[in-house]
Amino acid sequence: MLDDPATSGQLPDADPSTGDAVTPMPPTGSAPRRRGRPNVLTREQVVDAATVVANEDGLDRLSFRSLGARLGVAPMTVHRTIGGLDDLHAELVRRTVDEFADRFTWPDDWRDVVRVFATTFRDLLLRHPLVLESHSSRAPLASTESDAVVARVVDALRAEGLGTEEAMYTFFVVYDFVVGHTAVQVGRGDSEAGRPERHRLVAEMLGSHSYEARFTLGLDVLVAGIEARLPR
Amino acid sequence: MLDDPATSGQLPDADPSTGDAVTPMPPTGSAPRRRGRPNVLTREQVVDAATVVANEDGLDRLSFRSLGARLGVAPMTVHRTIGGLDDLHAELVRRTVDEFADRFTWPDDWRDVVRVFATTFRDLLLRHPLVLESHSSRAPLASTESDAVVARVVDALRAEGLGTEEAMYTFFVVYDFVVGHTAVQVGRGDSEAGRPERHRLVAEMLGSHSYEARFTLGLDVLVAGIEARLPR
DNA sequence: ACCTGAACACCGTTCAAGT
DNA sequence: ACCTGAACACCGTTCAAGT
Repeated sequence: MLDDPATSGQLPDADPSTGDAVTPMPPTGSAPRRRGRPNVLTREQVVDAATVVANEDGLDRLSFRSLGARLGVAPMTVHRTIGGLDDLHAELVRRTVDEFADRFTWPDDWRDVVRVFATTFRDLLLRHPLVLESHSSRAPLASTESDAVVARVVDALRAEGLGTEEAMYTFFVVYDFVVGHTAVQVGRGDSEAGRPERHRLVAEMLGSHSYEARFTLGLDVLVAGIEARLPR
Repeated sequence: MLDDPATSGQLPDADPSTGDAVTPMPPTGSAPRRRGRPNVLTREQVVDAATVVANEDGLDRLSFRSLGARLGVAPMTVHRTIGGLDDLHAELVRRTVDEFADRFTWPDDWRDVVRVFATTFRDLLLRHPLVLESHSSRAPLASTESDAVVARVVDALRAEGLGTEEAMYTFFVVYDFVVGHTAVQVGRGDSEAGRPERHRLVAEMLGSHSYEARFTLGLDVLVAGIEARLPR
């Protein structure tokens, strides 16, 4: 992790791989635009650096100014390379989600498919706050890769006799539950901080409370509910 | 709405109600601290103004500088009165949640209790983005008032034979689902913006999609799941 | 005591220069 | 062409001065 290639940009005046584009190369028209000569920065380098900053210093230390410093380049160069803050976030999310989407081994039983999806998705959101924050502004998940995951769960439900539309909405119940559960857990804050006069029952609830148990029971309820609604 | 008393602070040099505290009134020791003489601002005035700004100009226009301008007072006076940004948000959330908590009429059947809670809670979160953002950092909901709402739902579940702990976790499934559902809906963004090559099935899903139907079916699944797990 | 101007340490983004 | 310094329009918060 520490010798990640992305950290090389940290060097004060490192010459960032001018290796592969030597000729000026006039635009060939239809081809994907070749970069010009003094192009010091690629999108990928930016996203690499952003990943490192986000992991090492936290998401709130991530800015064009900090990225510029780390990459040895003017902040505005980073800005122009990636397009803007939203694009940077989108790129970061896409990368993380793609890694997540590649990690599945699907079981046979549809109940296990639902459970594996929910559990893995939960891990993703707990580990990557930015994905949680962007859960939404990019549709179900975000990428072409993750679409396959969604499709796999929906297919498992259709195989049990649900119509496409009902299977899709059923998937979304699980999806929405996981998003909400992790959002609440991540932002837990001062649950028991000496707030005045909480209701007796609620105080008791907050006392004996485990997010693990909460998630597990939630999943049980969802699976039971889905099962109860399957045809026949 | 437009002649809300809180907007009076908008006047350039309005003398903000010096009406009720005339005598210097030395601190009586144990009593809640009486405000000194030149106290130009109360917490309530700040929260009033903040509510107006948030509703009229949007949450992102809400700042100590903008509040100061509206109240005809230095930004730092607002800051010192309320304590800090987190306190301002907490106060705003508490007020909104309390209003919400007062609006319930509870049906008899436990299924309807769950549905009424979920539907009303959803309305609250959709209408008040700040509550959605703070859903978490303040525990289940936030206030003494809202504790009664939580307790009412949990009690309805206990009346069906669930133990306290299971009833509480069951409540949280509904809670988490609503939080997630609204979070996704609010941040929907560019769902169908020409992203490249989405999976066929997912594209189809995004086409015919209604958050209303998604919520309704979600609730159906939850209620069915809870019912399936009731004793006997 | 209470209020507040100025300063500190940040943001994203625009735009007109520099090479 | 590509890169970038300076400026614009903002933030929350600290702190020492003003009354």
